[in-house]
Amino acid sequence: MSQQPKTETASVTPRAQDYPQWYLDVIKRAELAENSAVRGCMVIKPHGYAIWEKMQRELDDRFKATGHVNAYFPLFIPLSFLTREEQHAAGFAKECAVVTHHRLKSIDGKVVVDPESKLEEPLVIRPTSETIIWDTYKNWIQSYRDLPLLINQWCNVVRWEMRTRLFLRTAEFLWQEGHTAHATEAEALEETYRMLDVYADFAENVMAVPVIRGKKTPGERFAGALETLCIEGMMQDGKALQMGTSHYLGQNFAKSSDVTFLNRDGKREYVYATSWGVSTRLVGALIMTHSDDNGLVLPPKLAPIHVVIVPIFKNDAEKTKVLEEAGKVAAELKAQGLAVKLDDREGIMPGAKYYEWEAKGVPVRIEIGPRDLEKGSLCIVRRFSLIEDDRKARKQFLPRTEALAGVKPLLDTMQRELFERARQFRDKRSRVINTLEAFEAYFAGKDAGFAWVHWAGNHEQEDEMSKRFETTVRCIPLPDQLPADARDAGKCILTGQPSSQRVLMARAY
RNA sequence: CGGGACGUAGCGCAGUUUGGUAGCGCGCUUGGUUCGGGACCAAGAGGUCGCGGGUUCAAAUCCCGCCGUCCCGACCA
Repeated sequence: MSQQPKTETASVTPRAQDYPQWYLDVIKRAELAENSAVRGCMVIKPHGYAIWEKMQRELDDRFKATGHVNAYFPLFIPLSFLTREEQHAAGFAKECAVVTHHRLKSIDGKVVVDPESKLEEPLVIRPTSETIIWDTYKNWIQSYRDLPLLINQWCNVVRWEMRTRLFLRTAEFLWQEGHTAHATEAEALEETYRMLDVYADFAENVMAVPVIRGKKTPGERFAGALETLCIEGMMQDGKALQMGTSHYLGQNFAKSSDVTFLNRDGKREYVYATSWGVSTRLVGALIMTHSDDNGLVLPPKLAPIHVVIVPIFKNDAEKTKVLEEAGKVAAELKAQGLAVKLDDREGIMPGAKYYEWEAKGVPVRIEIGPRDLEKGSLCIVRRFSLIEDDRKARKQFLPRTEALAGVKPLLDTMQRELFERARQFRDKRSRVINTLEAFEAYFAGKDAGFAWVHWAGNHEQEDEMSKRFETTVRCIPLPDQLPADARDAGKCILTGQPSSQRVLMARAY
């Protein structure tokens, strides 16, 4: 293990300028992931992967509940498949890893790619699977009775990014991608919105990250989509992070892969498509939304370990008694369905264990020592409190029975408070803005965040805003997502043209 | 691919200006004392100084070439 940086008191909000380094420190200290020997790729360590597994389970349950099933499609996409849909191919062209040979050869003791083994057609490592999946669906769909087709796949994809950052942007990442086929446009649109709601529900109720649901502007749409819906969260430096997307693809992919069906009237029609996905980027969102200077903070619903027990003793006699009690407490909590870790490692100071488990984000710690045995009490310490920097406020000694019965309610409370804290932070860092001057001043300041502005600009004008202020239109929010004071009509902040609804502008990851 | 920095023990670094026995902190091993918020003492193990060539009695250090990593730009879940 590497050197542990010694931090003083915890501050809930790290300073924005320290943000990249702070983010990497949290990941390192929590042992979530590290850069690999392969350029741009990430090694997800056991603790980081455990969090991803919990995310997968929660998401998968929701996919199943909405009628979807899982399947698996190939990693390799023939180049000709990828280029069938023109916009799609253009959108991903600059970041494709391509397999061109299938054999190595030893020449003069050196192993090299065998030039004789060139593939007839290059294979692209999937940056996303629309094209290979729609080529497959062609054979699966004949009649309206085959629809809707509701399939999800869990897999890895590769996008050859120039600059990468752990979890947020890596050359290879893990994700799920849903690909559905429908008989009508209305049904496909309904699916697109339904899955956006699934993502929003997951983000808010499991990750405890409040999100804005909205549509992307045409320039920010997924390559090949008619409409891209997204959820946007705010990180602790005020920047926006796109946390999930749901696309309405119309008949674009059905046409390019020739997927048709006979409707009830016996007429041949192209099917209507959707696709939607979230990735390991969500782990990055989790880190950047909740963590503090002591390390990772996890919402209880995603914590691989709910409770860590740290026994405290001075001699063998105390050790025996304390460990016996610790074992009992662990067993009783496990019987409640909680994930419990008894940290009985020897030769490590209890304080060192506290820091280690806090860095890893374990929500609740129970300390058991001789004094607790005497008094029949337990020392319960929560990972965070809404009272900032107050270590005492996080810690309480409770009678044993009361303490054990209180852990689950405490976890529920923490889950709720974590969401509430994030929501209040976001709202505090959001502002309704009406003039370009006010906009400029807001984003020149240290408390910049979300700006609710009227916008009627085109693609070029969006670029202009991006160049001048580093801001982009994150989304055109769904009407019910607008704050109460942002529901007016007005004039575009740049062009002065009339606008019926405000959009969300911010700097973004 | 353009601009900048850096490659020395598992991790973080000093040493390079001015060439002369390979160093420090953390971590690791062993023994002892400790243990309610990051312990201390003692003894140890661990190196092709990124790679290749050159200069020199002598190169981590100077020169040439290559490779790699990180940061800043264009791309992006």
